[in-house]
Amino acid sequence: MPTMSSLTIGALAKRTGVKIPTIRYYESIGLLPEAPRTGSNRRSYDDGAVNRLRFIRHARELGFEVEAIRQLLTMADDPGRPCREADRLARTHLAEIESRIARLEALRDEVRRMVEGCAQDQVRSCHVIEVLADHAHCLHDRH
Amino acid sequence: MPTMSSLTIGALAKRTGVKIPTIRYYESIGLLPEAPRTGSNRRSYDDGAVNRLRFIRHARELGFEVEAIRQLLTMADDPGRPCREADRLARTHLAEIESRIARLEALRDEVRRMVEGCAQDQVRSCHVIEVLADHAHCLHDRH
DNA sequence: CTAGATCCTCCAGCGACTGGAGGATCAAGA
DNA sequence: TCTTGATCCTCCAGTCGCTGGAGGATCTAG
Repeated sequence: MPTMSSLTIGALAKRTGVKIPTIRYYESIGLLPEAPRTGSNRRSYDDGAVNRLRFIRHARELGFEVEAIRQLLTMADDPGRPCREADRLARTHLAEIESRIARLEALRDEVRRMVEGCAQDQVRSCHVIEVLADHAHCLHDRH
Repeated sequence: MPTMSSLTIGALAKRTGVKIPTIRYYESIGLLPEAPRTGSNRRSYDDGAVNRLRFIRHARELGFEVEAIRQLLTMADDPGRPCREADRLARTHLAEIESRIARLEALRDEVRRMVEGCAQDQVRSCHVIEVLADHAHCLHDRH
């Protein structure tokens, strides 16, 4: 039962998997509130900070940008409000992910074609170089 | 027949779709050779530069990092050498792309689940916020 | 001749960290 | 009690691949 525990920044880092400089960075940009200090000026954290940092980390891992996370945190801090905003944010993000996947798949096909065409012989006849040198070899126009 | 044309940096930018500061940046990091200058100190380019810059742009769009492009350019400049290196580079890159796609797909599923679970009601019961706050809601451990 | 477009260099900033220098403080063992 | 090593602090600079602005020179068209 970790209830009235007070953590150093190092302990917080270990618990959340977020590096120490990154925690300080989050504080500096206002994603984390300024941590209260001990007599010797060291930051001390409670379980609330652990949760907040985990939230941030998780959202970052899911690819949300810091600005989006800032908004999500504001919403999470105010549980009575309608969550349409959170939903919209997540949907926008989903669309972005889907478009990234599509572009990467086009890319993959291109590079695959490149690799498969290479006779492993000499640069003179290397499909990789050829494709890079001339966009006309590409199946896609998107890039 | 564009043969003995000499281009300003602006014209080169238009032809290749690469912005002027970016061209200068590529020169500064040695991806492009130092352009010869006119009497009034302006860079002037020939068709070789157009091709080289297109090569770079294309490779960047395919997601190659600048260091990889540097190597590819060295290879492209020396067509007699075996192309095993180019092939290896492209294969490494392919593997990276495939792993990125896989990770993004896991992500997409997660965010989709998040969005679909949202009752559009209040933050209190918002699946989006909930999922972000607690990784245990996730299907994947990878993140 | 003049106005506006284009060029030059230098420098600072983006996002999201990451790491090092140089110094203070803590916790544990001898 | 002393000392050693771990941990903390702040500040600053660097990463990557650009991007854009300031301030000034030069070109081109009318």
